[in-house]
Amino acid sequence: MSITIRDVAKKADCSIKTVSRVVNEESHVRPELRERVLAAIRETGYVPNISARRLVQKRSYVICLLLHAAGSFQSTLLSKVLEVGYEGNYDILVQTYYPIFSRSRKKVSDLIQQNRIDGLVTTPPCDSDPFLIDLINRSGLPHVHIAPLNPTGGTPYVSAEDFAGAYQMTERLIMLGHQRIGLLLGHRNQRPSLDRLFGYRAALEKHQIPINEQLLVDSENNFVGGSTATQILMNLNPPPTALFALSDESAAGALYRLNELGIPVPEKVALAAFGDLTISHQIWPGISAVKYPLEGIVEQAIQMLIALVEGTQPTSRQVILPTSIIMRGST
Amino acid sequence: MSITIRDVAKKADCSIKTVSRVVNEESHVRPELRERVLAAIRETGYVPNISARRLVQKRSYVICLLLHAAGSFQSTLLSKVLEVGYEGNYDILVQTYYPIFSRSRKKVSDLIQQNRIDGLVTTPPCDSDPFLIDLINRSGLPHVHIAPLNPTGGTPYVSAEDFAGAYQMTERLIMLGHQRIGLLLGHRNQRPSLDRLFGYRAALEKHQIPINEQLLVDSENNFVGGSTATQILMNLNPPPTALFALSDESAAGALYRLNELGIPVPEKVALAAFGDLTISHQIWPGISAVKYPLEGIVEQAIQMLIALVEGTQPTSRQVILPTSIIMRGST
DNA sequence: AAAATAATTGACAACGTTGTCATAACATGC
DNA sequence: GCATGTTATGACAACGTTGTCAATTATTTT
Repeated sequence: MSITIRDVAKKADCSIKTVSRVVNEESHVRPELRERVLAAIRETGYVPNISARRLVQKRSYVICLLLHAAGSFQSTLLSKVLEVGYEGNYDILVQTYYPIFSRSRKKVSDLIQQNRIDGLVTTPPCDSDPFLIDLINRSGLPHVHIAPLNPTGGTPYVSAEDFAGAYQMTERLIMLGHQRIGLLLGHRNQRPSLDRLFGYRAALEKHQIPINEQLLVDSENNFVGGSTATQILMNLNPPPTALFALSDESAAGALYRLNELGIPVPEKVALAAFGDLTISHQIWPGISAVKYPLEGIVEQAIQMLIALVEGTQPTSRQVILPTSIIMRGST
Repeated sequence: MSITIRDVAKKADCSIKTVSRVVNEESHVRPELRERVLAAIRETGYVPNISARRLVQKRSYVICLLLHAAGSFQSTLLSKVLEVGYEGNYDILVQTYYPIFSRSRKKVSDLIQQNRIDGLVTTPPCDSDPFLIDLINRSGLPHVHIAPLNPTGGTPYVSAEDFAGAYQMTERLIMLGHQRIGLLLGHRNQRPSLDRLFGYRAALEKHQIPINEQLLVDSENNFVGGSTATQILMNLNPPPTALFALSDESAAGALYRLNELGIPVPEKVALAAFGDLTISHQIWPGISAVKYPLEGIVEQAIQMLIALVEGTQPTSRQVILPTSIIMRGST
């Protein structure tokens, strides 16, 4: 039924191997014959069968992306993964991974053992699951972390300048006259949150502002966490004059709670965020943010992974991209 | 290097075909021999090579999801697709599809021709690209539309009660005393927008409120479109007392513009939306919305697709799910 | 002009499964 | 005990590609 390499060979009056050479752009084919083969391919509409190629080459041309949750971060990430993977001629298989479920671990294990994927990208918080990491490491499958919470071990990763970003934003807030800056920080045992906290501290120290531990509130990096932490911070006496949320979602939660409390932004309290996903500029007032270079991170990560898969030496195994500051109405 | 069916056969002292039968749970194997084979499989750690199986069976156990953009709608959708696909033992291959680019058409065409996928799900607005639809139809590949903009032809689809949802929300607004309700409608040539418009008209007619064409503004179903349309509507004299945005994103845009104009919501203008994705309840005030049953839609669609792939008769080829109304602070 | 080298081409095996068919072993009915 | 039917098993081809290696032809060198 379907058109195979044999049909093309017959039409072009040559061997199947020659057709294979033309298709794979190998050398050692006379231009004239090459043209004849290309014409035959056009006429027949031949497309190589990937399953056969995979079988003989023991490669799948598939990259697996492990995601934990569904959100703005993930969807931006995915869309960039698809774009870069596409350029490199890889299909993208998306798989959810919930560290608690042994089912998802089994699934990933099968994917690896059956040679169904050539490489694997993990996104936060998957990189913090030791079982998963161990599984991947033992398999020897190429893999790369995107923005790991826990960049330990030798796994290559791409991340951002958390320290510098937080430092710069904090300094901006100080320049605007703020001395009491509340920090909605994530988990202190996660590297990015910790680095951002250090950046915040460093900026305060530089400007000789004493650090008030009351202004540092641990919170979940999501809408509810941000909302709760804001309540705690605004109950202080005196309350902070600025809030710095270490994630987008918590910034959105903060703004919501401030609105509920009837506290005008930025008149009474300024608000800044680390992240800059869609929601930051789709709510009023726009939230000043440390722009997280997610698309750049993904691009580098996928290219790094493809390099690993194809055996070419990647230029480096740890890449840290710079952040930038975008000021909007909330400060 | 890797363990094949031959290794297992040697260990269990039988033919490879027998091992194949055991692996695929076919009948005609003596219990005693079956046990021996199972033991051999355990000992060797054998896992069937999927590429070989795919080659010979011309099946991939992969479902392709075509997405156009990255957003809240898409990420909710994806995460449900992964969940349901997972239950059915299918891998999910995600592919972006931009109707304008012939590249993406080529990519989809390759996926189909190379037997890399068993079935295909399209999401809006991919279903409106006649080239794509024609391509899929000619290939005979099982496929299903999710919430199509253009449900023509015989393609099975799953969608929601657009008419009823808009009718109910409009009626609610009328009950709240609104007579001048501005409508931010999408494209009039798209079925869901049109049905929602009809629902809106029907509710007004029912309550004997004359329809004012000035209050119907065509707009893109996104943030900017909503913002622009709101400006036009609020310039009317007198302006509407309520706005009904036919998508989430345009509602967010509307709220942003109202904030910019200093018009308080809901005091001066009420705002309602059709959709209810994340942003609706993460902005202040929460936006009253017609809840779009996206997860249910996806679930039905994937199950329908799997039924088509596996040849079992799907229960029905067109499914329409009911909507519900959630009132929040914006009305 | 002969020899050496390089480029071009094809025959055939291999990849690891499943499907087809033939055969062997066993059970059943008379 | 024989014919018949059923169950169990295996030999071998097929799937459509790429890799290996040998054979042929063109090009360069001596």
